[in-house]
Amino acid sequence: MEVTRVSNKDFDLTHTFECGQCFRWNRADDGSYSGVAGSKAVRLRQDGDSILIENCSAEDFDSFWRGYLDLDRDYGEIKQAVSINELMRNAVSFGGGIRILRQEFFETLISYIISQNNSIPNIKRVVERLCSAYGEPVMLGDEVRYAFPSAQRLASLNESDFRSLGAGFRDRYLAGVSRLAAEGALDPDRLSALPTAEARAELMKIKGVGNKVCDCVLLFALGKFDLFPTDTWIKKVMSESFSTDSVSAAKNEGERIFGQYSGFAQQYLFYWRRETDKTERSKPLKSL
DNA sequence: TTGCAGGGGTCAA
DNA sequence: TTGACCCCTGCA
Repeated sequence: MEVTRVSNKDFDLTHTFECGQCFRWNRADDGSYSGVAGSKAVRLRQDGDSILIENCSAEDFDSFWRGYLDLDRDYGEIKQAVSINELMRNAVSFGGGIRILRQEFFETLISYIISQNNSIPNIKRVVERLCSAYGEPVMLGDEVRYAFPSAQRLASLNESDFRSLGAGFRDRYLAGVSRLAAEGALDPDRLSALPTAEARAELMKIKGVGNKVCDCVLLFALGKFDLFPTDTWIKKVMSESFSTDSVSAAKNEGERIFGQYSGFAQQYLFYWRRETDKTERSKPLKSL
């Protein structure tokens, strides 16, 4: 199996894959992560400041993984720019190896529609079922994995097909958006070239796409880094530290403060707040 | 074992 | 602005 090595001090597999941006990367017992992106399956291993990419030729790396892993961006500069106070310095120091993956548009749209009012393990389960039922097989060594299905393939399904995968009430949204994408009504290149506000207005017209899902798709698939997707965790951290009192106030304040770096700041904050909350909860209760 | 609340939201009233 | 929503999980 071909292996490519990447050296980058601002890249940590755990930070990048556990910060909540993606749903198709899974950690193995040895700490490596495997997953499928585009039509390729790889396994990644951390080796100090290097990452080993297994099942990846030099050509695959240059044509795909370099872009997917956002390796041409200087995260040192970003981290410095968002470290505006004590809180942000903590968040950046906690998740300093996060990179925002450049994910495929249709996959991101479908995945985030599934994510609404849902938990991460369940989202991953439904997405995985969708891929193994309708995606093309991709080999990772001798293991079979499945690529994310095309819009054309998913457009041929009806609502009950989505429901039987566990998508629940999101079934009609998924069927609708698959048809729109298959008809070519959602061209990622065109949307990506639009100013953020215009691209946002277009995506918001889709049934099943509200503020949060829309911002995540624009950030994670179309590189609109000036957005600050605001969910319950971000609302919490913003109200604790920036005294905002609503989801919309948190989003506006985040975008005002962080500007072109809003999306990065959001990821550092989200990962830091969520992981520290987990740690708090797992602490044994003090006996009285 | 059973019941209930709530989860990285969105829609419709 | 508020409640319902499919499914799964954690907890009492």
